[in-house]
Formats: sequence, C-alpha cells, structure tokens
Amino acid sequence: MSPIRFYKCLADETRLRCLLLIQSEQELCVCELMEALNESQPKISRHLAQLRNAGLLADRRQGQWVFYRINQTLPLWMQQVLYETLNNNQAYIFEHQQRLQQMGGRPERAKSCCEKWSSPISALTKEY
Amino acid sequence: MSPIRFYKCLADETRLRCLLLIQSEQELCVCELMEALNESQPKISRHLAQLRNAGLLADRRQGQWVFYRINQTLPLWMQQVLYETLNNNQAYIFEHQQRLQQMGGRPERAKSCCEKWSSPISALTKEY
DNA sequence: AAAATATATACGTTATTTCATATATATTTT
DNA sequence: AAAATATATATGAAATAACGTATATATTTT
Repeated sequence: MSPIRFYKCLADETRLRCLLLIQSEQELCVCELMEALNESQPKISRHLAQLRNAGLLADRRQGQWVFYRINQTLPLWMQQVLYETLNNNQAYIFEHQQRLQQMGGRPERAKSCCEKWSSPISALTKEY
Repeated sequence: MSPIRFYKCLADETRLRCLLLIQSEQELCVCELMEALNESQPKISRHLAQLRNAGLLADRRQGQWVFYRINQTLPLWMQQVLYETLNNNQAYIFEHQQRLQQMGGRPERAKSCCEKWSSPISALTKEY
C-alpha cells in the first residue's frame, strides 16, 4: 500500500478513532463502535469498509456480528506508526473507551479454542 | 497539534514528497522543490505554507530564498513517524532526489558560523 | 529606481470526500 | 417463514480540499 493511501486512512476523525479503539481493545464489532463513538451505523460501517479495503483492518464474522481487528500482515512500519499514535494520544479515545466499558449487552467473543472461524470475508475484495 | 491535523498534512502527494525530501536533505528552498517535484511555484508554495502553519515545517529567509526544514519542536512521536516513513519509502522520493542532484544553480547555504539568521518568518502566524 | 529573481497570496473552478437517508443482505430467534 | 438484529451499500447533497491563473510582496542586481 502507498504511504499516501495509508495516511488518507488516518486523516479522518471517525477512522482514526476506530483504528485506535480497535488497536487498544484487540477487536470490536460495528455496534460497539457505534456506541463508543456515538455515530450512526452506516457511517461507522462505511469507514470500516474503507479501512478494510485499504488493508488496515481484517474482519471476521461471528454470528450476526462482524468483528474488526488490525490486519497483522500490515507492513511493520505502518503498525509502528499506529502504535506510536495510540501511545501518544490516549486522551483522543479516552471518552470512547469509557463509553465502551459502560455499554450493556456487548456481544461475547467466541474463544479460539472451541470455535471454527471462517476466513476473512474480505479476502477477495482487498484493493492494495 | 491534533493527530488528525498531522495526518491530513501527510495525506497529500505533494506535501508528503516535500516533507520527506526536506527531511532527507536537511533543508530545501521553494525553487529546489519545484525542480525536484516538477511542479508549479504556487503549488509548492501553498503546500509549504500549509505545512508551516500546521507546525511541521520551520522556515528561514536567506536573501531571496526561503529555506524550509522540519520543525525541531514538533512532538517527538510525530518526528518518529516522519522518520519511519522516510526510512520505509525511499523509492517514493528517489526520482526527486536524483533531479535535485542534477539541478544547476542551486542557492548556496550560508554557513551558520558567519551568518546572522533572522528568526523564523512564521513565528507569529502559526495556528496549532 | 527599474529590472530580475524568488516567494506568497487571492480568487474562482474543479475534484474529492463525507454525509444522511433509504434500502439491501445476512444471521438468529420466534 | 416471519420478525428481529446486525451489517453493508447505493445515491444524491453538502462540505472540503486542491488547483490554475493572475497578481502581490520581498530581495537583489543593474
């Protein structure tokens, strides 16, 4: 992926907050991000799709939910940039982390020991 | 500066190339960047002003020329991001570095030992 | 002080991005 | 299989960003 495409992904409030939140929580589904950021479903979904298509996020479906996480095959330097950004901008997502804690009815993650995970939905649709 | 403002600065081809070139060459003036990137004067100048106003670049005037360099008071993590980006995207600016080498009539830098440097022009106009 | 060189800015246009709303799809529950 | 829940996408409008052109400012040279 080009550095420009990478940085365009980070240059939007909603996308950056989603990325940093996901990074700090390992993985999150759309409805959790809606609650944490207090934003509409299509808005969150659209931005996540953008991040997935660019290769920054990977997704997995579990039942009705689609969980997003940082794509671990992302070039190392990009992962380091994300890491630096999170570590130096805690305040930027603090409020959203709090809202996550207080959220009721969060979906349970399947344990990796007893759940067959399907391959990422987006495997064929990535456009690097 | 907010991480968003920072990343918006990096999310444009012209600005990112200018930043990385300046970082690799210590400092460059407008006409050198025009030549290296083969872009118009107003285009280069406008993007540099944007980077200066955001606090990413500092400038100094020397005679007719205005030299731009990375602002050393930039938060450390942002400097590290720039460093990572340069180190992992050499190819992105290679062609421009070459054009710089071949450029004739480049302005001579005043040595710091024998030149009184004026304070940065932009000291009063930064909008963090 | 006029000409030449280097840089900055103003302005209207075009291109890009983001958004709200509506609707479609997928999965689970009843 | 209908209803409910979660997510995805299409579409047109609104906001934002980038651009070319013209012009202004600053400095040096003549």
